[in-house]
Amino acid sequence: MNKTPSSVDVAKAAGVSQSMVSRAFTPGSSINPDKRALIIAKAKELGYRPNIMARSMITKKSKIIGFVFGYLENQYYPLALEKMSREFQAKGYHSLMFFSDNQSSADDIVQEFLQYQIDAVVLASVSLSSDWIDACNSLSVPVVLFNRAIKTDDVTSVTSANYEGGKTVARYLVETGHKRISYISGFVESSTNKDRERGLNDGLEDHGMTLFSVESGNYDQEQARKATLDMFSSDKAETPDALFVASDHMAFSVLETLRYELGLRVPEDVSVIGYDNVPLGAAPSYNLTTMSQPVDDMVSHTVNAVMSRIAQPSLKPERIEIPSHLIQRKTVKNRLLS
Amino acid sequence: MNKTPSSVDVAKAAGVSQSMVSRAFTPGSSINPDKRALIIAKAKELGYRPNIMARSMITKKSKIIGFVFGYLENQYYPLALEKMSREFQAKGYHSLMFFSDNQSSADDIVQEFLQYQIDAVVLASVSLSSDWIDACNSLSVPVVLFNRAIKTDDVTSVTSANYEGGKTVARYLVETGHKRISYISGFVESSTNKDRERGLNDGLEDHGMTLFSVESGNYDQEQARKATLDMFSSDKAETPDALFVASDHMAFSVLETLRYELGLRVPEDVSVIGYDNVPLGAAPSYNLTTMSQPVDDMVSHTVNAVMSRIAQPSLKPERIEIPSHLIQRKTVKNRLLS
DNA sequence: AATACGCTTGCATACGTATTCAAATTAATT
DNA sequence: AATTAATTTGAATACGTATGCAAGCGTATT
Repeated sequence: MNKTPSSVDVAKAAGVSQSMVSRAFTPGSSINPDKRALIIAKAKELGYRPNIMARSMITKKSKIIGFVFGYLENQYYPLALEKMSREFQAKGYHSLMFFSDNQSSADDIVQEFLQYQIDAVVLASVSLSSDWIDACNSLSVPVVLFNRAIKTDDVTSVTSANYEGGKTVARYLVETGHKRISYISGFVESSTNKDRERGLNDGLEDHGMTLFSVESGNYDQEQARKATLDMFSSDKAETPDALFVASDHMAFSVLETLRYELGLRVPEDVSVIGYDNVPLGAAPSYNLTTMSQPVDDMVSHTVNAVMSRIAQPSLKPERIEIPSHLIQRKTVKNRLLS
Repeated sequence: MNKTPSSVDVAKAAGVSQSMVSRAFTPGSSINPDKRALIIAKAKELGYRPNIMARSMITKKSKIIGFVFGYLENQYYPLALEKMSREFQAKGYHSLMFFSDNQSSADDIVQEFLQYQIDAVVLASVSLSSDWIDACNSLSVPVVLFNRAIKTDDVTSVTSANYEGGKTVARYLVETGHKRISYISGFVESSTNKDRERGLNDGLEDHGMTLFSVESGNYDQEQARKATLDMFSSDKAETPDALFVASDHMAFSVLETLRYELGLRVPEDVSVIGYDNVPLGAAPSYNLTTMSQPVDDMVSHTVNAVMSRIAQPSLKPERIEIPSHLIQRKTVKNRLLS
């Protein structure tokens, strides 16, 4: 019989008590180094690894991080997921996936977490209502928002400096001589979107300008296409000379629509600027000017935040903002020259 | 005190034994329907959900599926991941992520699985050696290969009909008058790649032709770029008039390289055909002709395969092949016309 | 009416580990 | 050498659930 060995089997083989085996695998516990080595050796020989399930019953720690995503379409998210998972994996944690849909409530998903004794939750591409925060706070589990934030100060979040990002875009577009600047928004309720839009508006105001028009793309390519078509429909007397699109993902769709459906040239007829700096934006076919949201920084800060509040749950929530900067490529034209 | 309630608490509240509570949550167990309803009601009232960890100690089932990925860069994989996870989620299972790297061996990762009492393993974008199969077979855990296969018949795999796909490509390119057909391969060791290449070769042979040249892109965009540059380097007397690229992901890079680095027109100067039919291929900027690998079919067959061998572990492994078909878009030119 | 049977229920136990507490050993101090 | 302090060790218990077993009860069968 080839049953998976337990700590009792190892104990028997090493001639010690089960307690010793447990201690051998618990860093920093009181045990003779020689014995520990012996036990580890015997364990390896038998192919023993501590059973996380049994362990979690005692410690109430599962070494599992719950990830909630709404979608993985926008390349930014799978890349972030991979990086985060790898970092957690290196620390002995693993990621359990939860995908949200419009059927099941936040509460339902949070209930599912409970069953798995998740050590922490990372909320990523989910359109979160206050339900989420309530549900998570009622849990005693640390929650970190990735690329999302909420007005109230009672949960930790990691975002880029979206407000400043919006302002940067405004200044850049104004300084390159654009007069009719429009915004294709993300999910209107999301903090990320709101902050970018507010930054854009404030930035324009600084230069005595105002937004030409806004439409929602809802972080979706098809809706972004519709928004674009609408902004340039034939019944419009004037059309934008610059489009700020709330994500690269939508910006690609906008570019395609402008070029191949509306027959407009980018950047000659319209400038386009995105947000995220996804790898695809660097492809010559797009060459998208955009605001970077450094994935590596975002991820490492998220991981740190999670780890530190697993270690110390009473830590007060903080709002972490990663600086965002302009990536100049070829979809914005300086209209002051020539 | 707001401790999470246990079955004992619910039992107390409902005036029954803990066993009854357990049975109330165990479908098909012997219990009076009225009592069950009462218990469920009380449980809901207290906010009780069975603790999966404790349950798995008895049942040896964790309701967790282990996913192994090597990368998520190729959009095909995050999309497949999302769909699979959602389907498993609907069945009460959840996905635990494992990312492979070149440091840690297959054995190490398999050992990590063991700790979590995973119910099944899905291997996806991992470049698998026979180590993997050995390691997994030594486990008593069902393994299903997604978009991968191995020569030996001792593990279940779900792939598209790669061999026929390769043949279809050959026939199509020949029938559209191409004379110098080259192949930019994926990871040369992978079954997927081998089958496509073999199909391509056999298909060409059927028409009395032979492959013009081959280079490895290793499923990586940068290596695909290098391969392309090499195939069209100035010291070549003749260059290909058609390129079959083993994945859309690489094909995008190949298109960019041909157009913007080599100044060639696609499809006028060179035809390009990919594999996967990733959403991005439909974007007008690429309009990539490709072989579809229907994600939905692949995913649902994978999920079914997993579920059926969780239910019946003795089931003999099977090799599932999903038909693949040609998606004609704009990167292949019929050279017999005009 | 008496036996058999099927359906419900509670008791007790097992799963594999961490941890408290006291016992036992070793090292340090006088 | 004797006492104290420090370090190791093992026995026992708890975590939250599922399940085999026997007991209870009501209904159907003869």
